[in-house]
Amino acid sequence: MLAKQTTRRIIEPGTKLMSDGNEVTTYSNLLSGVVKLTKILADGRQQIVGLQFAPDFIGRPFKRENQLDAEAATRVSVCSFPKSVFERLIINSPSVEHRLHHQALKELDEARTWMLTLGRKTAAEKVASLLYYISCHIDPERPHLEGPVEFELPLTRAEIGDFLGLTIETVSRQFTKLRKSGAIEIVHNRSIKLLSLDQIRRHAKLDPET
Amino acid sequence: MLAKQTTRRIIEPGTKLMSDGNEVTTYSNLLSGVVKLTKILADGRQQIVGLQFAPDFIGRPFKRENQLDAEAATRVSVCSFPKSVFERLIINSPSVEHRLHHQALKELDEARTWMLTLGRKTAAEKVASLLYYISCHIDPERPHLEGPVEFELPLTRAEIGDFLGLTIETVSRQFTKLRKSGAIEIVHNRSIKLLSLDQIRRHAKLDPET
DNA sequence: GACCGCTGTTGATCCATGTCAAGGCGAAGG
DNA sequence: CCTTCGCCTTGACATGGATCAACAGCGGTC
Repeated sequence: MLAKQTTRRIIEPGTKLMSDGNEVTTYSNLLSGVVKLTKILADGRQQIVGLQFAPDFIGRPFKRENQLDAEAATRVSVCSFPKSVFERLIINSPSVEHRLHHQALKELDEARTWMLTLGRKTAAEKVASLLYYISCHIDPERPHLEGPVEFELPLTRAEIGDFLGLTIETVSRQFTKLRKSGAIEIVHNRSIKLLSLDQIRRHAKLDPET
Repeated sequence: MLAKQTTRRIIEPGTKLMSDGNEVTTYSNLLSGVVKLTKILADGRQQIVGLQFAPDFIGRPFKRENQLDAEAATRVSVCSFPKSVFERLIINSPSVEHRLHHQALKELDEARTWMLTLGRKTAAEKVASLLYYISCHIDPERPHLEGPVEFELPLTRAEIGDFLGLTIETVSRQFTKLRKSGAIEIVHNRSIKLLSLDQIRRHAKLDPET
């Protein structure tokens, strides 16, 4: 549908899809990879306010200007289309709006969960929470089973700090702590193995279900 | 419209409108007052993840269970209706869904702004940010002018702490600090006067516009 | 009008995390 | 092979905010 006006692109890590303060001109669907959404204070302090995984929709509907940056965290493949196409699509099809509404609510739930994490959890709990979150989203295929999970972190230590409101050093120390406690194995910097999901959940102060 | 199946109620501060883990049974529109949305960890640590002001819609569409508590922070007046009415309404009218979608996106923007505040701002900046935010929403009438604004805080010091990820004591100290710096006047505990919006914005590290 | 209980303030001390500094490791490039 | 650079780790020390403790103001209420 509307194939002519959509373009598929591969985007390298670090490339911006949207910039804070710029006019919204295109929307995208994320086909693979991870995109990070960030906010920056005038003095440079930075906060990641969300991660998007395939097959998320990227862009802020109904707004002239973006309020955040979207940047590829890994190599990413997206399908983009101009604002005009988006607007025609959504006017003609309530089911598209319904789908976007659903995603907005899902992201709202997530953002609020992160507010709890940022405001009330310790550094160790924050790192465990992020590891668990990523492990749940990184691989759309994998069912939610117990047992060890291994995956490649889509974020550097600095980005993890910017997500969790911590410094690089604190993040690094919490990784070593989790490793020494036997909850995770650091296969090689970005490549992490969660030895027991249940244990990670306990470290993250998450309920058994979540 | 549908007047028969909606009920108007006055709710006293501290009364719950929704509870985490409970099934969603009713939705409401907030007519006046302030409602706080909170999340709680198993060990009692608490985080306010949003405030709702008139005329916000309250409730999580399309979900069986609530993931947070909604509680009247002030005396509140709401107009409630059962889930079944809500579902009929939204199926028959795309414009209702559109309105809710808009609000969800607005709340998402706000939640992400709070993530930046929680993760990266200092205690003083947090308190100033909250005062500015409340001053902008507490009175739907007041235009966004400069000059002093006086209003009644809808939250106790403890609740402010739960919003900003701080303790009561730190909140209190930041109030005295802001008072001594001449940015605010504490008329009487809950009754605050912002002497200069511009100065508050600077304390909050907000851009001149926001 | 004395006694409570609740909310808020203030001071003294402590500690989790930030800051500063050094060094390790692997990849890229001469 | 050696150098450089980016990313990560570790140690020593500093500090913002938490914790603990005391007390003030201010309705209720008996």
